[in-house]
Amino acid sequence: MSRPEAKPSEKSGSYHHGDLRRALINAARVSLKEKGIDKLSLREVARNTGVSHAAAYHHFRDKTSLVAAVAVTTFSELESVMQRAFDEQAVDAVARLRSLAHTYVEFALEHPDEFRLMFSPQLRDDTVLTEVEKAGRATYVVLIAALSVVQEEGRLATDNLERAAITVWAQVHGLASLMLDGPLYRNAQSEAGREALIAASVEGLLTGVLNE
Amino acid sequence: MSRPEAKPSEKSGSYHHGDLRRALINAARVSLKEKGIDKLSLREVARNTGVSHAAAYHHFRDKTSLVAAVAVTTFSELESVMQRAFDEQAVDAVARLRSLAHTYVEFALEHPDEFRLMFSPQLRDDTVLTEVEKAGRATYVVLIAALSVVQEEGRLATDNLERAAITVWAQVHGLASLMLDGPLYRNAQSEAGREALIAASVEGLLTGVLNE
DNA sequence: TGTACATCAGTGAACGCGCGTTCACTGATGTAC
DNA sequence: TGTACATCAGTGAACGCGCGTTCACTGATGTAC
Repeated sequence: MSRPEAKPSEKSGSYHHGDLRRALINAARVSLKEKGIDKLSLREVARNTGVSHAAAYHHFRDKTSLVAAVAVTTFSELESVMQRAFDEQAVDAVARLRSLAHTYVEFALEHPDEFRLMFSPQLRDDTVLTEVEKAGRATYVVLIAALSVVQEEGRLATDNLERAAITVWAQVHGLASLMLDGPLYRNAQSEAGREALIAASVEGLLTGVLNE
Repeated sequence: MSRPEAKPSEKSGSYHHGDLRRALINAARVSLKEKGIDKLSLREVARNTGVSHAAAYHHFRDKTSLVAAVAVTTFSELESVMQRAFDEQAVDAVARLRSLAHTYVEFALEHPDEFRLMFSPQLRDDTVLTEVEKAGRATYVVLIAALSVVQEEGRLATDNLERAAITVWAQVHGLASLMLDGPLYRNAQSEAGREALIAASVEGLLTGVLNE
């Protein structure tokens, strides 16, 4: 019944929680992993945090607002994972871009329901749209940065950076979606299958479909 | 209260419905348009068909099975729309491929919640996975056909048809997703914005990100 | 052609469920003097 | 340092809701003879 997860940050044993907001977001992410996005409920999240569900309303206007906070958190994590992939891969700009693309898809496969949540239609609601967009844009910036290095090295096929960025994002996002919830689902069940799909898709993206 | 939608196909005024299965699928699609995928309920679908909700269980094992039937129907519609786009556009193989890509994205934008449903995680359930996969594969075949014509004309950048197909599908699917539920949402609010995004993405796809 | 009967496709009531949200409340905390 | 008090962050009960699913049933339909 009582979970030990109510970690009272500074003052131990305190009545007040310390950082319930963050704790709820974390519990929501755990719940996503365990039950999936369809089963995500504010009540269960509160339950797993060891707190009454009414308490959540001191930190979030409503359920959508909690979901938005989870999305923002996850976007920011994706951003830093991508930034790290970009920084660590130092061979050349193209290798860095490739690494970024792989990282995006792998992130989605490792956190399927968090990924689904980040792109859930309910986040297009006016009350949260702005903050979620901001988080998405920060992730986009990493991609743009990687592409402009490619451009500086004169390897970009177009001078339209925006266009290249859209193409890359659509490609990795589409591949991840098709592997998680689409016709590539079965092919993505084995590690080898996943690798092959990602490699094929990324090479196809970089090379293009047509010749000359 | 009582809707006139219970159309008794052959025998008018008959007690039995005639084709309740099809009527339920259609009602589900209307409901998707009106309320969105989050609000889709078997009870409401039955209500809008003018039938008790228990009646639906004579045609579908459970709600997932109804959802799967909707997905299959919509896949088949997408397939025929794509086939038509391919047939009508006769300039050359590349123009046909381009037309196919545009059609996919436009279909998604015109039927957002049906599109979301076709790729809903709940369809990965064992009881329906096989039939949904089959429907998806039929759509895939149209794409493969278009690509092999491009290949015959010697315009394909790779001899790996599979790879090209995955790249194309991932691209159009990803773009549609980002426009419906992702960071391209705002850019996709105007007709001009939509056109620009689709054109950019498709050109980027055909050309590739890197030069030479 | 008429009749008996099995089967089929509906009905309506009920079960049990968990959800999001609100409310009046209370105990803990921090602060002004 | 001690005390009064406002504010804050919890609690627990309640509201109302619609959902998926099951059940015993009944009227309609099609078929064998």
